[in-house]
Amino acid sequence: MVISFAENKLTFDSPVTVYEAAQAAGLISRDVLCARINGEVCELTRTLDADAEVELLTFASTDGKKVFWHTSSHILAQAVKRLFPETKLTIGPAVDNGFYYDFDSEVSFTPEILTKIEAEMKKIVKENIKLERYTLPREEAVKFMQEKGETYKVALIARVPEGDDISFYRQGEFTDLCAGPHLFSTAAVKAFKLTQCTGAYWEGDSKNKMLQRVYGVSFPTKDELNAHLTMLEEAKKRDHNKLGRELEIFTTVDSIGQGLPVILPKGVTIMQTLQRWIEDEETKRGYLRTKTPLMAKRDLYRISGHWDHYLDGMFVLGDPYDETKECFALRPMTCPFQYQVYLNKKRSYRELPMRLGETSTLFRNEDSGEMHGLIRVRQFTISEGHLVLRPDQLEEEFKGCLELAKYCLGTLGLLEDCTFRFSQWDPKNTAKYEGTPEQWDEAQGIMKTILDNLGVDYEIGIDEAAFYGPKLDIQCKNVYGKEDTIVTIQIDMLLAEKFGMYYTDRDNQQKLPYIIHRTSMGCYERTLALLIEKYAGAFPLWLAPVQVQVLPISGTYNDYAEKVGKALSDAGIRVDVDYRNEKIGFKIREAQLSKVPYMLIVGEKEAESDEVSVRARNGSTETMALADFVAKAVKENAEKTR
RNA sequence: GCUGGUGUAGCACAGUCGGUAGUGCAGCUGAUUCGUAAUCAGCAGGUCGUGUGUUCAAGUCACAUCACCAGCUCCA
Repeated sequence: MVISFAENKLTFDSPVTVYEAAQAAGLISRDVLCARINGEVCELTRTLDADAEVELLTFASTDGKKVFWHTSSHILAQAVKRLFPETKLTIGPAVDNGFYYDFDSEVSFTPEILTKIEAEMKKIVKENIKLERYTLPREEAVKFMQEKGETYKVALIARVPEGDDISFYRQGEFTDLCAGPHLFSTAAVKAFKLTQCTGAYWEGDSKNKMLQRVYGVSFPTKDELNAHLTMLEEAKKRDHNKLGRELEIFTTVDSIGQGLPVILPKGVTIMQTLQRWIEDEETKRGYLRTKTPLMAKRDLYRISGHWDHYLDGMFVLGDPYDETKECFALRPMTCPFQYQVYLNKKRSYRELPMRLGETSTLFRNEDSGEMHGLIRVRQFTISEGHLVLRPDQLEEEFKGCLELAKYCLGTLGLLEDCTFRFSQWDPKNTAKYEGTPEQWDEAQGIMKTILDNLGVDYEIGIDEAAFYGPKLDIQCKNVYGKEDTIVTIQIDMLLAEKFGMYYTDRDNQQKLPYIIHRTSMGCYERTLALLIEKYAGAFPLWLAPVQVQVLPISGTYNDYAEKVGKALSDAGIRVDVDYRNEKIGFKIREAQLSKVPYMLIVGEKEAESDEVSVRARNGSTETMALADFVAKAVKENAEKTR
């Protein structure tokens, strides 16, 4: 048989392990963790008995990292079992930035206990324990885990499909049910840290018991671990929840309540800039603007279905269960309000597509643990829109929505951090969804065709759809790597019928339109949060709350500074003049910390020659004529330069 | 909502074995009028998240509660 390591091909007469083959090829080094054989990732101890394409994987590869972290999670579990034998094991996978293991234990894993677990893990690494894979027939596997009292593992075995191997990994006295693959030995995990212990529900279901999830991260070397931990510290500095407060963009007040941030003047400047820009852009693209009430009687939400699906999440004014009295609720979405604009009169096919846009404030009574800075709040404002369409217009209009969203996120600089998710229904979750399987197949089929035609690179999210239809969600990662939806485009095949939104077609028949629900730049609060993190508060000029700060060297030059300020503000630039009687170094320091894009230092020289000394955020300086700087700032502002 | 952690001045933090609260920055007042990241001096600011308990005595110990943070669950 022939074993190929890229162009390096070796012939063997009898079966060999990957390790032996690689060694024969002179490719084994300390860095090699596992291998990909004909596309499948597996351990170095795997025996090869036929021709194979082999790629050796190191920590540099994603799959190599996953294997490394997966074995790290087994080391964690082994340490926990040594220290707390009563603990029951559940699952312990590798994730994007490390690994975790979920335990069911009476002992609460406090930070002190995590330190003890780390010490035990260190021992296990030192012991250089080999990992051995073996399989058992189903009955024996169940019996084995039952005898160990690992009830969760017994449940997991039941989930392995018939015909698949039920594999185990043994490392010393510790054995875990696991599909693998794994490292050759525990010795490779030289540097690791248990980062936190939190709760997590068994099977991810909040009705189930809450387990203890220990998170960790590990690396082949101490230096890499330290670099990673430093990187996390740096990320913390960009956290919008901290930076946004320091930069006076927003604040929160206990007596106002959770999830109700107060947006400070600098934050409002940014939001207003975003809003004016996107409203104008939508108008250019044929949107009609609407303004609809912030609340409605429960009757409206009953028609749409939101009353049944989301009553708990609504702020209700009055007793929702008293049918003898009027009952209102603050709006959690815009759809049924904006539909009334369409329903205002009888519509012809000629009027479609009708594109409606609204800067819409919504209210959702999120559970107390859900709020986070500006990312998840109870009152927020969204660049909302609904398009009412004939079936033949669906693809073109969907494309238009996607183009607008991409233009918007691209201009903001966020698109490069975004991924696309095609959010589909889960036919098993009947409580959540309305409509027939046929309707869902149709809507999802259409959406798939559109996305494929547009060449959108998407992941599929099962059970992520809205109750009325599938969505394309544009997901953006925050500074900690946690993902949130920033923009959504949804195809709705149900609500038009509920609201009786017909149009008269060319053939004089009353027909139901499709509706697209969409945002262009999402929710202003969330987008602002992501912008703060993206730019670490150093916003592009067009978004900066203060675009130019004028710093007179001393009070003697305040008059000239005022003239400079007026020239800029007349040109539409947001400018602030620092008239305080402070040393210039102090003023520069403060301006620098506020991350203003440009400082203009003006003193005797500049006043005499009508010039400004321009200090950019990066510290570079340049003297130029005042008029030239005004032109430069105006240009940069208009072009939304990043 | 669940699990864990954290709450001391506007912000960042110190406060030992339980003995009635401190530093820096910010703020205010005065002096300084200055050339590219911090001028000097003085003043003021706190029911130590809140409540109950233990104690001669609680920022410190116990219990409860609230808020914040992380994760889970949820997100029309």
